[in-house]
Amino acid sequence: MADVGGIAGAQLRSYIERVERLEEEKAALAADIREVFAEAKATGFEPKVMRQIIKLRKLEQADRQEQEALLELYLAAIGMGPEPEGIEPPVA
Amino acid sequence: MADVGGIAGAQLRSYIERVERLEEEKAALAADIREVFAEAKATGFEPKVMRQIIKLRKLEQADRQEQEALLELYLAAIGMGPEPEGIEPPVA
Amino acid sequence: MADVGGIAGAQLRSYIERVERLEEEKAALAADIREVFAEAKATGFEPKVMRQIIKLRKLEQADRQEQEALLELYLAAIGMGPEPEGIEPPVA
Amino acid sequence: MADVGGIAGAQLRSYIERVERLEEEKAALAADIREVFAEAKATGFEPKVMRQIIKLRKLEQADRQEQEALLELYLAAIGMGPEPEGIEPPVA
DNA sequence: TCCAATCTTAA
DNA sequence: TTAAGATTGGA
Repeated sequence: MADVGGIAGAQLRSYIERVERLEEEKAALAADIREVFAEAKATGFEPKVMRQIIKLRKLEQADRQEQEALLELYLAAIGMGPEPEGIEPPVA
Repeated sequence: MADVGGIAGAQLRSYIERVERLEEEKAALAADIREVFAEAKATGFEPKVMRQIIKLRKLEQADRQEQEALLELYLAAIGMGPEPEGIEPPVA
Repeated sequence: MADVGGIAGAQLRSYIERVERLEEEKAALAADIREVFAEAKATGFEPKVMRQIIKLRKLEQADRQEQEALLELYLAAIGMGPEPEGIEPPVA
Repeated sequence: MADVGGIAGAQLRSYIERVERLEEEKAALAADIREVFAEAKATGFEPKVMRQIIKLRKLEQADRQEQEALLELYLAAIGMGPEPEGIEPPVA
């Protein structure tokens, strides 16, 4: 960072502003989510229950992904793993 | 929840899916942020320091906003507050 | 903490030492776990696969617990929640 | 893993259950630690500060151990190292 | 050694 | 209750 105030500074500022912009968008989404819960609540759905359902669905999805990862590991362990990306398997 | 499987169920599902979609977008933004840090790091900027700077700037911004809120309060107190949102100021 | 060096100091030191002892035990357990993995690996089991299995089992257990929590919430939502602890339900 | 359901399976299960048991104990210790902090907090000590102190002490301990390691190295370098572990020093 | 994730705490 | 920070484990 010898170039204080020069190119390096401009570049750093650019990175920081990019992050800040993304964080703003993230905060906006968080606000949107809160709004959906509020709307649902106004319609008579308990946010607490909704959150529980969402959590459960996420867990189930994670389950599925773990199952697949495990399967792949097993396949790899017995020498049936996937070919390295971008390399065609030899056509015997 | 007397309406199991009926309208209420469809509506609940709709709310839940909206939340899940928003959470996915939020996760995507988090990934984007990580990417920016990674890119910056590859260019020679320490993510750790960058985070500190961002935090600092956020604090300063909060300060400013507090200042502005205070200013507005004072203005309102002396009868110079802003018009309520959505209402056009009288065109004398 | 007006009593610097006096009773309060002794008490604080006691708390801190209790935590430190517990953390030592925790570190010892972590070392034990690493050992088991090492031993298993020496016997021909892939730690990676083992970890995946353990993770999956944990997820499944979490699933079950979430299911139960959700059920309880639903029951509560329709006014069939559990009686307060320690109070016998009226025997009609 | 040709021995599905046989000896190898039993052995793998045993390893996994050992790890799970150890992880449970570890979780229990983590809970104990939380309890101590809670108790200390109820007595008026800030957990935040306590954590800082503990961290500091750990660092100092690491320092000391480094010092000792260095000392041992020096001693070894001048032929005054400790006897190898598990071997009784000759009783002259 | 660094990154990712989990967990915990502070707002 | 959510978001940030710290800690821990894995690659």
